[in-house]
Amino acid sequence: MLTKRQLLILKVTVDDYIQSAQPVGSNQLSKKPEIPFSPATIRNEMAELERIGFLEKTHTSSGRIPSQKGYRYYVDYLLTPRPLPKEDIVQLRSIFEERLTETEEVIKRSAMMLSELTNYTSILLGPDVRRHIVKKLSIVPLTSDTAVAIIVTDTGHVENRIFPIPLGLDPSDIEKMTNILNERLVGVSLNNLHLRLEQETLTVLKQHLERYGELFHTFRQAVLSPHEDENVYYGGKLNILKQPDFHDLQKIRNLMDVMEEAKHIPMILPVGSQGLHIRIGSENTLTAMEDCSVITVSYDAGEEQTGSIAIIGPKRMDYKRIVSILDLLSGDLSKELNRMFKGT
Amino acid sequence: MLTKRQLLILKVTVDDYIQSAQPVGSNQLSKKPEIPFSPATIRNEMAELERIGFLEKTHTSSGRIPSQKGYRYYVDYLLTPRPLPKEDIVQLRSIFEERLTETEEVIKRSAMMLSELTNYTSILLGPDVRRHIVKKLSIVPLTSDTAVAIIVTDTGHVENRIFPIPLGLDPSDIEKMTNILNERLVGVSLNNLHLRLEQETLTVLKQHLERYGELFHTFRQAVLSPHEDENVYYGGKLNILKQPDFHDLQKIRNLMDVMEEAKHIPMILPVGSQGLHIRIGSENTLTAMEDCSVITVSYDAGEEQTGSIAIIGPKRMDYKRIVSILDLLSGDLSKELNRMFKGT
DNA sequence: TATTAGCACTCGGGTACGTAGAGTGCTAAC
DNA sequence: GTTAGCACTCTACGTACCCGAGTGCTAATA
Repeated sequence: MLTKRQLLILKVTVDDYIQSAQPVGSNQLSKKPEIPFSPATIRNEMAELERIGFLEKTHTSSGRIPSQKGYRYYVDYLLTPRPLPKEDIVQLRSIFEERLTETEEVIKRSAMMLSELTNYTSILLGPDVRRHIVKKLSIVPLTSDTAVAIIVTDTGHVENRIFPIPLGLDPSDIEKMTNILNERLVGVSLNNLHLRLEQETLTVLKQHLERYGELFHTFRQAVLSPHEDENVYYGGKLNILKQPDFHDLQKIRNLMDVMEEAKHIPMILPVGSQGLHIRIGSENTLTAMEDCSVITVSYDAGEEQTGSIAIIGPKRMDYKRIVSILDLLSGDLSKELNRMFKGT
Repeated sequence: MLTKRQLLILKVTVDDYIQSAQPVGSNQLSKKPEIPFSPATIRNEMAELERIGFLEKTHTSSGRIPSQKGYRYYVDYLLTPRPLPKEDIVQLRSIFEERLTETEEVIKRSAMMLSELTNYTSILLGPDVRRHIVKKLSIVPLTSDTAVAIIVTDTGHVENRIFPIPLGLDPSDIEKMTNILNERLVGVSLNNLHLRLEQETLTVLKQHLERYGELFHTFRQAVLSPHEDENVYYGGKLNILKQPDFHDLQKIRNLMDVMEEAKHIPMILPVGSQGLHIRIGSENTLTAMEDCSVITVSYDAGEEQTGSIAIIGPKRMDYKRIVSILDLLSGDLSKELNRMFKGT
């Protein structure tokens, strides 16, 4: 479809615009060593590229900027993933040199490192807690009428919730209940906890505990209400403010709002999908993000769990670099997390 | 020092500027019903107030705005705390109607409510975790070489940390250690934990456990490294963007940066001090906040613990309203938290 | 004597205008 | 097929101008 020359001009135009944030003119382009054509030729080709819909003008006599379609073509066909500079690799891998013991810590550090390395905003989603498996349950009485329920999972994740207990309850009852719960629920995933709780566990409890009713009810409620957004980690939330593309305060507000709001996270980070994805401008579902591009990638968090990473930047994002960084990190992160769970 | 008329003019000028964000002129003021003087008189008085240093001009022929000193005087002597509108009180108190079981939840909700009610940014600091008292300790082995240490405090707060354990350790040793730790450390505040750990507890462990060394060492390290900023809660981080006073993106960046950075929190929220404090402009220690005012107040979180609340807004902040809101909330919050711990 | 009306002056913000520079499209020459 | 040349367009920027809201000062007034 496109001639070789058109491809070259498109590529160089996008590259230049990504780098400079200024509309690209024919004269400017003709001065580049990789472009051996005269400005006039370039103008002709640019006019054609505009007709096809890959380039746009900001006004009648301005240089060209890539259109959304242009970015899409660039990303799909013209992206030559240049290897990362060594110092970036070293810096990125420094995350794993601290030998952190907790998954959360590693993911948190990764989020920070990503934002630092890219100057964009990063969002990391940890592996789904609900698929973790119960390792131990305990109930610790706090006052005469409250206790805290603690669930430890196989990954070392600890969930805890305070719940009310009936007044005048015998401490031995709590112990009894704890024992029964442990017998019945260890090995069950958090996901299946409520099912199990209501089925067999309940009947067993009935047999052994007189006043199981109230205690069980409140315990169940406490354990099942999830703490949301617990495993979403951000890096460089303020990096948007660095981008010259964003100057409209209202838009910045909307964007930051959307990013922090937990309920929008699934729209930004498609939980199920594997591999690397790039969404450009209005390809994003959220209108607040129509001026952004989002690159997402999944990683393997051990135990058949996956997490995901998103980098959010302007459409004029350094795709080449970000893709390289995400490729590297997703691989390294998978390796590290698997190493951490190796002993399970 | 100041005549009655000067006081009136100063007060009305500040009030008007707080409300309109526009420099206040003599004509404008003379139209207000509470001001029975001619513009010329007002001009004379304003000139005097400027000479004293309470008012400023933005340029030679502009209206006046309050100087830092002017705000200070206003806050110290002219603030007539108008009672809050009923609907605000109702809204504020709705926090406590949900009967939340956890301190953290209540504080988190308060932060959100504050930002909503004030349109400024709120920061709430929970009571100092390190003064909580150990209620129970447990160690749950995860893999052959890692375990998770869990500390439950009297407030129902749960601290947990993963730490490596020596390979080939007997499970009974862990149990033994857990028992000893519980015997020796329950009732000790987190603050004093490291002291106790190193003194008597260590000697007891030595007696009962053969390979106590490695296990104890890593456990100690894990338990003592604090998870920072764990009890800082924000509300309305983005509200700064709503303020017409902030338009310089660079300043906004600096400000947001400073607010999020954990290490600056002590500078914003003076941890020790009691009661309500107002810091205006450069009275703040952080230069990034020289265009802000911060109102802080402490609250009583039960068990002789205190937390603090800060509202961060422009110098042109609605002091009257914020002071009323903080007064009310700090009282209510204290009551609620004390109620929650009543049974201890 | 304290207050006020009147007046000349100042400054920011908006609009109009002119110019320089970078860019375009088109045509004709190479 | 490519390019030089040219007329045209639009932005950015600087200057000029005016309007309105404000000030300070002086002189008149209650």
